[in-house]
Amino acid sequence: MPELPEVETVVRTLRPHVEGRTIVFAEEIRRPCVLKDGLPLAKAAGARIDEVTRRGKLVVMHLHMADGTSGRLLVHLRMTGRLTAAEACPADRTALRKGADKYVRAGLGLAEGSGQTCSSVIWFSDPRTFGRILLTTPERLEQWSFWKELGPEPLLLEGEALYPLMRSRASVKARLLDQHVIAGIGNIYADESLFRAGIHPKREAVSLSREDCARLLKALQDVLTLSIEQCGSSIKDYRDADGNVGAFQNSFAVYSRAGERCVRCGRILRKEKIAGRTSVFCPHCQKLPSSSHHKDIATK
DNA sequence: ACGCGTGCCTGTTGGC
DNA sequence: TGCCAACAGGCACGCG
Repeated sequence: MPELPEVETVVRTLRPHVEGRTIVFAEEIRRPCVLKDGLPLAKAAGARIDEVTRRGKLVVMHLHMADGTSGRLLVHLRMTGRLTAAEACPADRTALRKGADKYVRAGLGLAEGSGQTCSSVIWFSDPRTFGRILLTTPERLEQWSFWKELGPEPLLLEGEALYPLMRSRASVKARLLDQHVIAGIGNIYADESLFRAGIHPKREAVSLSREDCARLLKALQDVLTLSIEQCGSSIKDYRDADGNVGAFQNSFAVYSRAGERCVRCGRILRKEKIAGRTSVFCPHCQKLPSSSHHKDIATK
């Protein structure tokens, strides 16, 4: 399930395949995945891809449209989406689709420079069909609610920046997963960062001290940075644009390790549904403040 | 306004 | 061995 480190890896591996190239065709293939609030995907034909960036879990292609205006092509991979580059001649469709799979839902044919001859393809495939593509203008993009309401990039936050974002009665886990609060965090990096910070996922976000928030931000940034260095986590579906797996799944301390031993204290890791998601944590290293502790504070 | 529960979607897994 | 419910989870949406 692509989260920030996986999307960052996709963007990095996609760049050499797309930047400076021109889109010669763009089409949906199996079932609709293009958001209706934008333009039909075919309108991307003739555009040059100047740059590929990431915002939260979104892949953002910066386009120089055929008519000279700017365009944006956004891809959200959601659960099982993949962007796969195939450096091959489009005449050989079998070879082209080899890099993708039977779940292909969209394709971008690319030409070198401003050429007309398709020499490579980017396939968007997605078995679970949750992934979405949006073709729009920079102006319309700023109006798109999901985009404009995205929280800050966690790797750009500093010091105590997390503290004001945690003034909520929701659980800290729900807060980390909320894309309006911080962009790009999913279940894996929420659980991993909470373990590293020694914070129980169910803890009320507003109960976190400034020190707790500083420690959590540090843990979150560490885990994201380490994962990016390892090219992300491949549980099952995730691959980069070249079809390669990541390696950070080998470094999980808690995610998918329920019933196994805590790497820190050796006790058994517990699984619980928190904020509607499976959460794994160490009941010893990540304690909830006890009610008696609250009482102590209140009577002081 | 905010927090929470549910549905979407399909391949995989585990229990009987 | 086969069947089927449960599960995976990001996000939109509706409810209280």
